[in-house]
Amino acid sequence: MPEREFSIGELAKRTGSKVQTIRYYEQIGLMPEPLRTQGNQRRYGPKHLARLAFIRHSRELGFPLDAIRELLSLADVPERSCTAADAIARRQLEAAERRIRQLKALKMELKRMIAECQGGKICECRVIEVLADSSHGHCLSDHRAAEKDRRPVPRHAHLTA
Amino acid sequence: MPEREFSIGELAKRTGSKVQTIRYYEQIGLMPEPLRTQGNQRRYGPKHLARLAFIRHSRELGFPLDAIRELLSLADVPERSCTAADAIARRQLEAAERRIRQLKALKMELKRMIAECQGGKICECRVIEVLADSSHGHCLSDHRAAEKDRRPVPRHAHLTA
DNA sequence: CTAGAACCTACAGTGACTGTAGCTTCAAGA
DNA sequence: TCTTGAAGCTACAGTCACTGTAGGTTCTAG
Repeated sequence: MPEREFSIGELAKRTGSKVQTIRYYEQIGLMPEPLRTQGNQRRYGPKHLARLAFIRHSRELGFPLDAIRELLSLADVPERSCTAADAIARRQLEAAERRIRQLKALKMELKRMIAECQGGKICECRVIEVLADSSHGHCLSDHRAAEKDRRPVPRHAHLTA
Repeated sequence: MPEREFSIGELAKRTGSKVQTIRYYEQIGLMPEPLRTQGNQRRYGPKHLARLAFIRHSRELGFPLDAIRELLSLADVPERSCTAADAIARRQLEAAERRIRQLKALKMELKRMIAECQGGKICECRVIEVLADSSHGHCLSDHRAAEKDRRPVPRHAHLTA
């Protein structure tokens, strides 16, 4: 079975990550150091694949690396710490719900703006007004809630296309 | 009316931003250079307040600074750019909708995870298994879609508390 | 055997801030 | 008027989670 060991490029392809990212995870101790070939190239097995898949999936779901590290530590010692995992999941759920509420508010404003622009003429870009007015009545986003957990916004959310 | 000019600290307080952040926005050209006192301290007026409020609110909604810059440029020249505004708004709307879809998928996974943990006992914690399995049938998040727009995940989403 | 793809290390750059050091200025009270 | 301490100033380093580049080495298919 020559399929049991594969290169970093293979691993990257199979998990949808980048080669650089894998090396980075190794560097920060999120991925274990793999075996090397004579020529010093990394060789991975199914365990590495599973672990990286776990990490990537968690990242896609918005977990920061610290939380993933925590989760992985639970995986490494699977007995007795369900409550910890549960707490993490609950925190993530709350954050996701908050974010969804904010984005829905944004969506509505954008729709309204597009509708108003549709009319043609000179656009009264109400989005700008709306966004400028921090105390507007029709915005559903919960500024206060966001403020409470002291992480006012995903630092780098890249909503633009 | 002595209320018409205020310090950077005041501005920060009124918009819920940090002093450093305001200076940073000035540095990257997102905020205009304000007047200074004899002693070289910044003095702001209501226009600055409005602009910063706009920026902060947009950031809270997840817009990256580039998008905000674009939006602001429209606000600065409100006439004649209706189509441009419309295009931007549409792009943002799409992005927001995509993001909402992803977050809803996340939400459901987390809920299921929590529900499964609910069983309690020692450890039927499927949380990790669920996330580790990249080819699981019950995951609704659209990996492929996420991959398509080449921004696999908010780089630094900090959904954790 | 050779071309070129994929690998290696090491380090710089990104976005959007945040923190620190070491000064100067301002506002209020004695 | 003087003084004290908060708030301001500049300049630069650090953060997270990568991403990119330079310059060299190794692997593999023809």
